[in-house]
Amino acid sequence: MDAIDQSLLELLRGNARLSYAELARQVGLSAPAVHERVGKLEASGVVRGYRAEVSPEAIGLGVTALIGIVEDSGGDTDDVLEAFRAMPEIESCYFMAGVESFLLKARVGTIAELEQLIVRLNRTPGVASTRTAVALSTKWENRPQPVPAPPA
Amino acid sequence: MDAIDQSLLELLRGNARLSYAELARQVGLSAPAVHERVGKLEASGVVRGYRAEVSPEAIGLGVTALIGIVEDSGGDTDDVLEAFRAMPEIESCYFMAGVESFLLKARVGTIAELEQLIVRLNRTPGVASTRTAVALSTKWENRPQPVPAPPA
DNA sequence: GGCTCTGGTCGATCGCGTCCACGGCCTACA
DNA sequence: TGTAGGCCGTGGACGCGATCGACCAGAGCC
Repeated sequence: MDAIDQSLLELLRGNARLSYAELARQVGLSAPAVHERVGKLEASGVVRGYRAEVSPEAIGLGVTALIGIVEDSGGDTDDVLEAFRAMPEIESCYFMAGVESFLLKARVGTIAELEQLIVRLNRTPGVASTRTAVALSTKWENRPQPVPAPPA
Repeated sequence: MDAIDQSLLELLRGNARLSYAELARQVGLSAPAVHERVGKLEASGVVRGYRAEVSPEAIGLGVTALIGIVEDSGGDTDDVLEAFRAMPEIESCYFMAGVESFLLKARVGTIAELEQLIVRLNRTPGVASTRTAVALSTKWENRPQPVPAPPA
C-alpha cells in the first residue's frame, strides 16, 4: 500500500468505472501494472466492491430515518441482528456503545411505511424500545475522505 | 424507468464495473441499447456516480462515531453547515427533526482523533452542544435494498 | 557474485465500447 | 384506416482497452 495504491483508491472512489488504461495514465504506470495492483487491493479486502450510487428519491425511497434500539435485558443479540437483517429497509446497522445497543439507518418511501417499520421493530423479540429521528434532508452522505497515512 | 432499467440499477448497485456487454447479456438487450439506457439514467440523475467501496479499517479509519448536534438559538444554520463541510472526517450529514438539528457520521483513526474532532465541533460557532455515540462494530452499511415499484 | 522474488514494461490478441445507419412498433391525426 | 413521425431497438464496423505471456531491472539473501 504505497502512494500509487492510494492514488488508485482515490481515483476509484471518485469514479469506479474508470478504465485501467485511464487509471494507468493518471498514476504513470502501464495498464497491466495497474490491473495487477487493483486486483491485489480487491483480493486483500481493501476494495470491497464497486457500487453504483442511486438517488434514493428516484427509486421511491424519499424518507430516511435513524433509529436507536434499546435491547431487552433477556434478549439474544444475535437473534435481534438476524431479525434486522431480514428487513431490507434497514440500510445500515451499527452496534453501539451506550444505552441504545443498535443504531439503524432505514430508508422507506413514505411516513406510513416508516410507521409500519417501527411497529415491526417494536414487536421484534429482544427489542425493548426504539427511538426514531427522521432526516428532513441529507446534506451529504458517504463523502469519501482523503486516504490518510497508511497504517502499515 | 421500466423493469429493464430497474434490473440495470440492481446489477450496477451490485457491481458497478460490469461491462456494457455483460449488462446486455443479463437483461437481454444489445450492448448499444444498454449503453443508451445507462446514459439516460446518469443524465437524469437517477445514477449519481460509481464508487469503489473501500474498507475503512484498511485505510486507517477504524473508529466510527455518530454525533448529534444541538444548534445555538442565535446561530446561522448555513454557517454551521459550512463548518461541518470543511471537516473531512464527517462522512455524512443529515438535517434532522428533533432537538438535535444535525446528525453526523464521522470516521477517524483513533479515539484521540475523535476527541479532537468533538472539541472542534463544540468550538464551532452556532453549535450549542454535541452528543457522541461511538460504533463498536458495523454490522452492515449502505446495503442496497431492492428497487421497489417506481414512483411514476 | 549469483539466485530468486517482486513488480514492472512491451507486444499481441481478442473482446468491448461506441458510433452510425437502418428498421419495427406505437401513437397521433387526418 | 392509412400514414407520418418519434422512440427504441438491432447489426455492423472500427478503434481502443483488457489481459495474457514473455521478458527485464532491482532488492534481498545465501
